[in-house]
Order: sequence, then C-alpha cells, then structure tokens
Amino acid sequence: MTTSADERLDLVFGALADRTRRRMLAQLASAPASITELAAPHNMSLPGASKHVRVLEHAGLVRRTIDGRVHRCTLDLAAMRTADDWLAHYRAFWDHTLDALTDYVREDPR
Amino acid sequence: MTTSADERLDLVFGALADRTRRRMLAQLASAPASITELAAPHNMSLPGASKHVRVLEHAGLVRRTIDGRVHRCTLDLAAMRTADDWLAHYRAFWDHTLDALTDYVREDPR
DNA sequence: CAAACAGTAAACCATGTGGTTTACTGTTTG
DNA sequence: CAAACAGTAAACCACATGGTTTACTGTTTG
Repeated sequence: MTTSADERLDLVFGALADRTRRRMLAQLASAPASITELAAPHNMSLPGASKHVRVLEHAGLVRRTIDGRVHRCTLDLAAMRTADDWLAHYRAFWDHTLDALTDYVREDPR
Repeated sequence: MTTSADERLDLVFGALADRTRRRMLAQLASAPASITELAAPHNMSLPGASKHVRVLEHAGLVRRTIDGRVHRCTLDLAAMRTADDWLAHYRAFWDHTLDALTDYVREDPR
C-alpha cells in the first residue's frame, strides 16, 4: 500500500474541499471530539458525520481512538503538512515573482 | 456573486484535489501555455483538458486571454494564497504544539 | 436486565466528476 | 477559398460524493 505523493495529495486536498470537514478540523484544533460532538454543530445525522470523519481519517488528517462506545477523534498535524509542503513550492514562486515585478516597476517606470 | 470565503476554499481545494490539474499548474508555473499545450503531457483529449482548465479558471487559479484561436493560460498566484492562508492558520498551530510538546518533554522527563 | 446511547452498515437518492466521442464555430494559412 | 487547426458544446458513461433513513452491534447505566 505504497501511497504515492499524488495519492496523498488527492486525498488531503479532496478532504479539505468540503466546508463541513474544514469546520470539523477547526473544531478538532481546539479540542478532540467524539463523532456525536462533531455532528452537533452541523445539524447533521450521525451517519453523515461518520462518513466525513472517515474521509478525514483516510486522508490522514484525523486519528481515532476507540474507548468503549465513544470514538475520540484528534487532529493529525503531519498530514496537514503534506498539503502545506505542496503549496510551499508555489509560495516561494509567488514571492519571487512579486520581487521580479517590483524590480521591473523600479527599473522601468514609464 | 459575492463569493464567500467557504465557497472560494471549496473551489480552490477542489481544483487542487486532482493530480492532472496539479500538473497543469506546475506546467503553468514555468511558462504560460495554450489548452493544446496543457493537454499534450497527459495524453488527454482536448475537451478533457478544456474542462480541467475551466475548473482551474473557476477556482481563480488560472486566467485566460484569448488571442485569435489560441487561449493563453497563466497562473493566478492570488488564488493560490487563499488556500495557503487557510493552511497558515494550522501551520502556526502545529508549530505551537510542537513547542508545547518540547516544553512538556523537557519539564517532565519521567 | 432493560433501556438508552454511540456508532457503523447498508440501501437509496440527487448531483458532481473525469473522461470520452462526435459535431460544431471560428481563425489561420497554403 | 479550401483545408487545417484551436477550442467549445453537447451527449454520454462509469463512478464518487454528500446526504438521508432504517436497521443493526455493542457499551453503558438506571
């Protein structure tokens, strides 16, 4: 199951492409939560929330530990970096082109 | 058409969640390209590439200027920042928790 | 132990996605 | 001007997605 970089990025960006899941991540950033607690703010059925958590878990953004009948979900920061590292490449790129643009405007102000 | 922050993030992350589109962006980072030129590296039909470009354009990641019969596509860095800014929030967060973890390990090494 | 609770499984629905082919519009060029 | 070219439109396909409801498993608790 050698998950390629492309596969990981597909999963992470795909997981982030839904506002409900992004809000769940925000919630988990402040404290771990159960599935029920994650469902509550979204007036969403439990199976609905369960599916979102599975997507987040599959993308590696959330880990789950089962304690009796309650599933405790926590943020996984490592997976968040996968997306960040990809974007970092472009961050450097756009900083550079901003510089290039500045130089251009300075040297050739007509 | 007041595109909300959530809507913009949905579109940007959704656009980034496909490896073909990510490769197109990488190609555009080195030079602007036509639809045909974007299709070429992926053995993809022209309509296929056209749809991908439309997704990227709709997400604000690509701009297009039409010159005769050829469409010139260029990267739009501003939209890339939308995703980066969202992630930046978590970047700070995980740096902080790494620090917190380090402190914890130092102060309580049992 | 019975009832309430946390969660998953499965079936279902509408809509979106990634891709094709075939047909068309409009532009460039021999 | 006819032929080649760049691209879009539309119809189609298989499959994924976001959501529901209904039924189930297993755990906690009065």
